[in-house]
Amino acid sequence: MSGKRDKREAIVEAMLDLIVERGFHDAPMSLLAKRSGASPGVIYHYFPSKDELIHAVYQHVVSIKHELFFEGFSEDEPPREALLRIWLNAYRFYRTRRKETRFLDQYLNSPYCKTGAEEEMRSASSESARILQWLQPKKKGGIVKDIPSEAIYGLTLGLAASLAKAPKTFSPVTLKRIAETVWQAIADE
Amino acid sequence: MSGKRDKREAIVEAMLDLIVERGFHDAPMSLLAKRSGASPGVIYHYFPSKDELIHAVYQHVVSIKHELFFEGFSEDEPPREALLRIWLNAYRFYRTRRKETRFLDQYLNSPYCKTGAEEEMRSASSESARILQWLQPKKKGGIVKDIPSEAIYGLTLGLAASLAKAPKTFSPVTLKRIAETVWQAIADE
DNA sequence: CATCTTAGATCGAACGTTCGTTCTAATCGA
DNA sequence: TCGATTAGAACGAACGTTCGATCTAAGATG
Repeated sequence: MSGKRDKREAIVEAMLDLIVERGFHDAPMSLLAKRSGASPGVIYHYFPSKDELIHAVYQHVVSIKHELFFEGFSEDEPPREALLRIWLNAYRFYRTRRKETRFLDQYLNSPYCKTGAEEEMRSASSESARILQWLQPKKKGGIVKDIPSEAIYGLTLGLAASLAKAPKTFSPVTLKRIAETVWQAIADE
Repeated sequence: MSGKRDKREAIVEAMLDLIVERGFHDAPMSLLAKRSGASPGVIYHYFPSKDELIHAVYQHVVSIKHELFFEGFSEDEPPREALLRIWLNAYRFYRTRRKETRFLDQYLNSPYCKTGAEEEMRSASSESARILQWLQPKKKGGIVKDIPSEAIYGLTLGLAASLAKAPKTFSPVTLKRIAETVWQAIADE
């Protein structure tokens, strides 16, 4: 019976579209009302303010990202295979979920995520934190090079992001080759 | 004495600050007038609209970036040294020019740079284009691995960017080590 | 040298519009 | 019928922009 959750989600989804299309500076509530099919009154029934709504959009996007990144992941997979899996998952996310990627790029670099962001930051970093936490013991164990965690992140997921933004589509073979180059770059011999 | 150019530049500089501090959605012309010491009228004397002003801020930032990236660069330096130099330059830019970096992150991911962007796009890509063009013959020559240009960009400058964003400061020794790891990752053995 | 001319720079009040948000009256489900 | 839900008109504030007046300084004219 198309309950209220649906309407809430429709609002979040419409706001996501709006921001991606027109940016934070040009995403008025009036247009959101039109696009989402919910009147201004209803929007303010679900969200106390525009800012809170935008934070909600962020939470929504982050949960999708987290889910897709760790699809099929298991703690006891060999390090190499686990990393290759996450890397390919990340590439797939950045490539297929363009709207979500674009929103994240805008949001994370805007002052929006600095204000009232505490709850968020925990979930924001949760997915990279989870990866890094998993990598930590591998460093001590000499499986992964002892370079800063940020470098590892940049070499792996950062690369996936910048590849996914390229106009070209890469064949599975090419991707596999790149993923292996990535592993070589961070693995300790 | 303190001619007109200064005022124009003061406006651009103040807008840069404003956007970095408060985002595109919360950088009103009224506040810009107060901060820059120029009245609304004068701002519109120098720039036809807010959008054009923002584009001007972008041009300003890009020219700084380009200059710093290629500081000390020479075409006939050996590939390895040239890449290390640019890599360290890039890291230094991202690390010390935080305002400019933050602005670029916001601007490039916003719809601002999609509208009326043609003139811009030429200079936007000019600095990465220059690097890639320089790398191209090295690939054919077997000096650099035959992987997509985007991958090379991600592995080098993308990494520099994500490292520079980390809270930590890295020692020159660490940086040198990372730069060499970068070279290993893209060099063909 | 004193005065006139003129084009650009500067100001800040004011404009019409649009924003985020609220309120009221109608509607719905029980 | 009664409380919850809704649509959309309405609100004050704030927005980007305009405008006519004023200022400044560098020739031009005599």
